[in-house]
Amino acid sequence: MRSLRKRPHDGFDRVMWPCEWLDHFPASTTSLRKCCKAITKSRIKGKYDKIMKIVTRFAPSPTGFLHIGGARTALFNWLYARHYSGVFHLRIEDTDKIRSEAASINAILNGLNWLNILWDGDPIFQSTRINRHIEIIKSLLKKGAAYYCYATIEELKEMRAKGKNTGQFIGYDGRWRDRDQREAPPGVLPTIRLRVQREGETILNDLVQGRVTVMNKQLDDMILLRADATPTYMLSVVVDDHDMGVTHVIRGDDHLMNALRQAQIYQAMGWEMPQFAHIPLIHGPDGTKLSKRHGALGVETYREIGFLPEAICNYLTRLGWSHGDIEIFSTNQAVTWFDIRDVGRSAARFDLAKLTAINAHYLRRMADSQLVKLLLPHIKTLIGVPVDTVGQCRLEAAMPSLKLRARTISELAKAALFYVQPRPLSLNKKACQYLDSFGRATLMVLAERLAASCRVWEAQALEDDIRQLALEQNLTLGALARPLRAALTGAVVSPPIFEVMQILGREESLARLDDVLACQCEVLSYQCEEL
RNA sequence: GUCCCCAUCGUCUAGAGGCUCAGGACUCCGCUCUUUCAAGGCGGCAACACGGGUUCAAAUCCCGUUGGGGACACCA
Repeated sequence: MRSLRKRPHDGFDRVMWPCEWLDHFPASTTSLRKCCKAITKSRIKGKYDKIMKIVTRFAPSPTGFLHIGGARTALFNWLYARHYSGVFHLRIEDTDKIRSEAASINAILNGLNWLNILWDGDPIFQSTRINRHIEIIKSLLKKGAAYYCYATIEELKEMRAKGKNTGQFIGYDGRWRDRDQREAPPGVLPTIRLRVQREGETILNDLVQGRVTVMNKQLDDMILLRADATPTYMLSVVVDDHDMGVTHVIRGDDHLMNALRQAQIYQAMGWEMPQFAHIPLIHGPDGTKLSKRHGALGVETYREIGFLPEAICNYLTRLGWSHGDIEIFSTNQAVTWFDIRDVGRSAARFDLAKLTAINAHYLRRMADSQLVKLLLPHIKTLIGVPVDTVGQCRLEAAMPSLKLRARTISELAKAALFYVQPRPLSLNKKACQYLDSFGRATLMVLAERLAASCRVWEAQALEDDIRQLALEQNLTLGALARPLRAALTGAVVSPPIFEVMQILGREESLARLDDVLACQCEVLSYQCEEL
């Protein structure tokens, strides 16, 4: 349940709320809330287009892979921009050169590409904009909105410790706020801090979290320029968002407090603030912020495991956002339906089981030929050699059945392996158990019958034949199918065995039976131990 | 510790004061189909954190409590 009372209606209330919209309201006692719902998006959208172009951005710092939380933030920004025919930018926040890595940048770019979250224009590297950031800091200094601070690291540590002990103030105490620079200690390189307002409160009308208020005395004078003359994130992000014309900042809830602090920079510069939407974080199974500690993986790892990008996007979009009861939707549907107002306010736990279930759905819907393409690298890894043309044909023919039995590409690869493994097939332990002396005797009869059979090698005909044989031998079909499956697939679980025979073909099927029959019991059991 | 945010089945969620002794999805458990395993079909278990208000009527609005999370760097 979410309350609209505290939430701004959307990003545009300041532009056209409420007088223009009131014309659309029915002249009844129906509440304002219901009217908001009643106005169709298309009508609103027509107005948006005339009034303002939506600009969103995803701004990761390249300090690691693109994780699942980052991917969702990117996705929400992308969806929002696309929904309103706006612009979605990618900005790499690489101002901390020590922690930024080229490999991370690649991982982020590749991850977004794979998920088909495509940004407009070239990625913007924050590090290339340092001169502009410094220019703004100088201008703040000139306005008296910023000042030099000569406090040492040790002093700052002391302040924090004192704050915690007294349970009062936390952070910088403003000791250089009004002090004469001529008192500067020799040899200390200064930082530049923002002169944050002391009185009153700062209010943020967040599109997701609603109205958030904080007393200004809770905000200390944050550093804009480090002692090494590099700008901090807090400053850069504001300058870049402003210069890029970002209208909507959609980011993780962990930035909520930053928005309050950044508001002071916007104010000091006299810039209009963008709309903020702080989306709830994704939590691990234990309910805390998803992190490496939970074994959180980069999106490329999900790719390697065999998840489909459509499935990941579907799952991630549905995490914290909903459109009624609809669970499965296409990207186009998501773009049509997505709006920040439908994003929930509470954190969601990452549930691999549900992701896997959604992946299974997309896997089944995917074209067989396309699946084979995705499957080949996985199988190559398993058998060590590329799959030949015959193998590829078998895989494609088998795909309709195989894909019902797998939820990820790697599961699919394991299930499909027996189709392309070279003879003699290795058998797993359970399969060996079905090939005891009784099983082998049964198989012998079966092999003779199949070898002598003149009928076409086709699933239905084979099934008819073997059912007939079962009748003659006074056996159940299962009693024949079990050793047959063991010998042909090396396992006790497989797609329907007559279909398997058809796809393997007469020659290969009979050869696999011969392999087992030619093999001594001791060898079989030896094989089992190996497995 | 201080500040901020959050609260419906185990998980993701529907819910806009009366259509709801709360619906869907995942998970789990039955049954069915069946040559195995799946898939499919049918069914089941399972939630409005608590306490006060407001109202004819509260999961829904207000206040408080409790619980959970996040932020408190010369990181981003």
